[in-house]
Amino acid sequence: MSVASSSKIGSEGSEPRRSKGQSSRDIILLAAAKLATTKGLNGLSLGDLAAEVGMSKSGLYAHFKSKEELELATIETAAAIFDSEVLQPAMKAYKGTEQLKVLAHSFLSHLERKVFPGGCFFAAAASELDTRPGPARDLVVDVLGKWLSFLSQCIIDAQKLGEIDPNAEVAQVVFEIEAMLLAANFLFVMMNDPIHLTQARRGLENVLARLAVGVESQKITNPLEASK
Amino acid sequence: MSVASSSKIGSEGSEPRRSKGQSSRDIILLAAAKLATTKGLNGLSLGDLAAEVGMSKSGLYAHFKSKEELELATIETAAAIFDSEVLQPAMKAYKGTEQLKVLAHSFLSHLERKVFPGGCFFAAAASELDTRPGPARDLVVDVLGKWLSFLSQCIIDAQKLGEIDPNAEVAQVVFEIEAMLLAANFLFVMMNDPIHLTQARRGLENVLARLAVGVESQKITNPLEASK
DNA sequence: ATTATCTATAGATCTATAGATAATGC
DNA sequence: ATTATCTATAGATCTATAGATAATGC
Repeated sequence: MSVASSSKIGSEGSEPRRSKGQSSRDIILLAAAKLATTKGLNGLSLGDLAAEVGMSKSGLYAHFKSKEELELATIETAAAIFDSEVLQPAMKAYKGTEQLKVLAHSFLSHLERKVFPGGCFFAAAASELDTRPGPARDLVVDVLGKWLSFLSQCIIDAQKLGEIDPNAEVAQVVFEIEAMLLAANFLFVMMNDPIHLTQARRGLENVLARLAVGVESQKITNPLEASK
Repeated sequence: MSVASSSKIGSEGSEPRRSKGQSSRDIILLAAAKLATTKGLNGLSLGDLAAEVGMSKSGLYAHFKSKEELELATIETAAAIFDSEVLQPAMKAYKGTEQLKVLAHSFLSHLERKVFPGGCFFAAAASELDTRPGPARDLVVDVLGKWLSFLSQCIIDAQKLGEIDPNAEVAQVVFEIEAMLLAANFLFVMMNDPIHLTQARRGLENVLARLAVGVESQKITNPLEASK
């Protein structure tokens, strides 16, 4: 079950398949998801979007009843892209720290490849919507929650596998890993320097190294006891 | 020399002091800085702001020639607030890790006290402006750069004082500390749960603990040698 | 899907005026 | 006291553009 499992791009329940219409709708939503990371969900006007995809404004209304519906569909599309670009590669990986590293790598890779020109869609959307209640914010909170749960599960698996300290507080570890990835996004997008992606990878390594079995947080244990 | 040293609120060069006018301008800018963290710099309309401060739209134009001028003045005001709320407390502290901790504490405190209702003004502004070139973005990049330099200087001082590993890569440490503070802002504003402020404090402690003299990154040293 | 069109609202400008202050006259 | 002037603001209004709708074409 993926984070974005609820959003099938372009499918609208019981409507007949419009092969042309669907692809048109998808083209619009892909452009909308990308544009939203630079102009903001709010700053994205129908005129901008229409120009971007080479349609008239009213052409968009053939696909979306209102700006809000477009906004929600855009977030769902972004979730689907995030799912295929970032989450799916990690779903195939072996559980625990391995999965965590693959997840972090695919996240940083999707930044580097500029899948969204403005960096992580959900970091941008969360920043924009954090204090604006409504269905759009709810959707973003939902995706973010599932993302954090995934990170959490990786840590728990790593503990079960004996890869990291079983006494480590999971929420704290998740926070620190999320911090590295958020900072990578923030600084990489702002400064446009891939050094920050490297720093995030090293930061993640540092967090995991601290938790390596036998090295308890803030304590220096005897290396001889580290094997169990 | 403070980050916001260039912005004296309300002072306009050689003009005579308008005691009433100054306070009016300051009231507008304070409201603008706060509103911008929830509505966004772009989403902040003159009408909203006028309503917020109980003036007419045209009343605002007596103080600012254009939306852009208001926007720039708003960022400068936010820099001045950030300076007095976050940087100044740290300027008085003893250098090195002590100063770093005071700085982190005052930053997290300004989040907790909701000095800006939408969290850190500059995190929000950076997210919004990161891909929108112009004088507003330049101003934000400038403040961010000075902030990172300050963090950097704290690390360098801590190394000189023998508090942390002199071989640690300063930029990497700055990245990890900035990561904790950014994540605290992001998650605290989004989830409205102070647990994330606590997690950031612990995260910072964890980073510093790893760098404590005698405990080199990624190695397990003999505890007997850790004292020096 | 387009063209034409509607309504609401944004930024912006202009003119008028209230309240205060300064300069002047008696 | 009187007149002139200044400062800060409001109300009316302009233009541009946003979201949205209706009529129409392919």
